[in-house]
Amino acid sequence: MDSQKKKYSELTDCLCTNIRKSARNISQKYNEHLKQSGEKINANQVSILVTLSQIENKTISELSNQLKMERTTLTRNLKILDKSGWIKTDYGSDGRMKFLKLSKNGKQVLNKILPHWKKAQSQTKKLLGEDLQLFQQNLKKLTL
Amino acid sequence: MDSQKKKYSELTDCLCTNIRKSARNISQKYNEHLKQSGEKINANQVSILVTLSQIENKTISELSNQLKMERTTLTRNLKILDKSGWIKTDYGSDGRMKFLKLSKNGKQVLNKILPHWKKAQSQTKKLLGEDLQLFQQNLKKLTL
DNA sequence: TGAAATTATGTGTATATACACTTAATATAT
DNA sequence: ATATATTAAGTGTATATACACATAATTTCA
Repeated sequence: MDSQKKKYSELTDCLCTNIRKSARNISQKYNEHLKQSGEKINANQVSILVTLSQIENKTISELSNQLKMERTTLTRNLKILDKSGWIKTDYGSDGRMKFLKLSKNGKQVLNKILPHWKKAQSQTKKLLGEDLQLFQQNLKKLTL
Repeated sequence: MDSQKKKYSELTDCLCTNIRKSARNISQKYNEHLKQSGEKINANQVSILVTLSQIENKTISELSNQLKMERTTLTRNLKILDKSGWIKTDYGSDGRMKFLKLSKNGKQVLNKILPHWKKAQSQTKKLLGEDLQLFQQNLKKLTL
């Protein structure tokens, strides 16, 4: 091994590199399954819709905290969901805030992709085997 | 719990969602550390340079396989690394192929960011504790 | 040898990501 | 009451991501 290679060998175990690599790979697999639904939707968009399905009338900032997604990133992602008619925006007394929820179409699209998502999920779970629960816990630790 | 919420509660354990969330969060942490180096470089760019430091004269397709990054994504990422002067491209007898390697500037920037990367890595390792090795193994399983 | 298949890479388009900065509304303090 | 601070959200710019399609070089095979 030459000195250059040795010098940076520690960086080949980079957690950031490895988690990004896995995220790319798993995202592609989920998207392939979602494509089978016939809906033009991807895994990231499903994540946002599912989060909205759990607690409605969230503000953008609240949703961004929950998703650990930069607020301005979320703003742009929401624009696309809105264009597709999957979310609805309401306004309250505080003129600065927007409250988000699933639209009827948003609920319908979640129903439609549900079986395809399940296939993707079970296929991915198989890769982890008995380590699944611990892996999920560790992922959670990395979001703090 | 209303039926809507219950219906999609299974999707809140989505591995794809969770791994993407962690990837966003960890990437931001690494980038904060890298910023301290004074170099305009991010974690993704470091990943590519490190991979090149390990085995030089890789083609784009080989590098894309190793990084589990779509080839056309890598092409665009490489363009930015080239603009920064961190990589060098050579050509062989087969006119279709390009061979990539670190430039002198690329090696210098890796040297400069190394201590900052180490801080980010050790901070992230702490979050995982004794689960580190198993977690890395599981990440690897998800890249197959 | 020359047409067809294969291989390596690039481009068009769309979405994802986030930092720096901006804007508008509300809250606070003097 | 009004100037200032804070809060919620949007915009400009740059990079990351990947699918569909295009291009150019090489290989294969009739």
